[in-house]
Amino acid sequence: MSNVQASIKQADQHCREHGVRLTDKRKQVLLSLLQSEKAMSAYELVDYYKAEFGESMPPMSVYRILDFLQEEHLVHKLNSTNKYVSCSHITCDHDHEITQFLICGECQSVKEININKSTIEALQNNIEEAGFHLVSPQLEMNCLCENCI
Amino acid sequence: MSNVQASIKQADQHCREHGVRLTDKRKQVLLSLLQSEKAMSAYELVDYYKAEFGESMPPMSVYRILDFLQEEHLVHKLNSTNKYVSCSHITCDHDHEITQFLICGECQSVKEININKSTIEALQNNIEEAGFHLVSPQLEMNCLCENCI
DNA sequence: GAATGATATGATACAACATATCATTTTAAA
DNA sequence: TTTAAAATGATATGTTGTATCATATCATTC
Repeated sequence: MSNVQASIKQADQHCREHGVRLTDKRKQVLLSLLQSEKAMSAYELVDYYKAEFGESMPPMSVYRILDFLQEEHLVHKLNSTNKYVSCSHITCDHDHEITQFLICGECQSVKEININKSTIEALQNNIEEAGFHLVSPQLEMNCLCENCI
Repeated sequence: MSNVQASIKQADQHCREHGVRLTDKRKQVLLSLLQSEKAMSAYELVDYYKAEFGESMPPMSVYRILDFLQEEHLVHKLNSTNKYVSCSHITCDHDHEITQFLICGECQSVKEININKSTIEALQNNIEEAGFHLVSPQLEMNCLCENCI
């Protein structure tokens, strides 16, 4: 089974367990993000969906489905670029605590990495010293990937 | 002299030295950001400008002026929120290498901090291990400030 | 100080990203 | 099979940002 198919299957399983439904449309949107292997905007997804599945989905539906997928932690939103990317840990059993994104500014490929806990703690200390309190440690870093360097 | 006035004066000086002009409009936009002491969107600046100076400035002009101020490193754009904030180091003589922003999600106040060099290096190592290359190390962290905790 | 070119700003239109709201369809359960 | 809930569609509009052409202001040279 391909990685993509394994992810879909796992996502389906995950939704069942959480008492929510991975409908066909939701599955297709997730599939689009998995297949494209890069971050896409909602409107890019509208186009991709149209090209891939032959029928068009209104932007409103795409946004709603992206919201759903985010709530289920199957998709992440990249705030710095207003794009969406499938979670790379769908097939992992463990929960991943902290998500850091390396975003290729050239090809929009995204790598989700885990920063050392000690590095995060050091960061957090810097923040507390400044009198602020970290709410969400999602870091998005503007990078170039191996292929685009 | 107030902090704000000192910053304006320094900004003016900086522009002279770089052979560019801090015109009245540019000065007023910078002043708006300095006075408000928080991050504002371009359109919020349009409103602020109108309220503060009695005449309206078209959004296009605000964007152009923000571009100018960014080029001169007098203003930063926060990509995660699509807002703009005055640089907190205008009155420093030294160049500040790496800028990290703590953004209060409640009141939009922003603190510009310097992360330990060692922490940044640790981060960078994590990134290189993942096969990516960091282009711009501007980190924007979703926080709460002292007053909003 | 008038002519000229460069820089700055205004005006208008539109593209890209996102949400509000009401209508319709599909699904699950009684 | 009726009914309520969930999901999706349709339409309008809000928000952020850029393209482009017109006008105004400034600086220099004649």
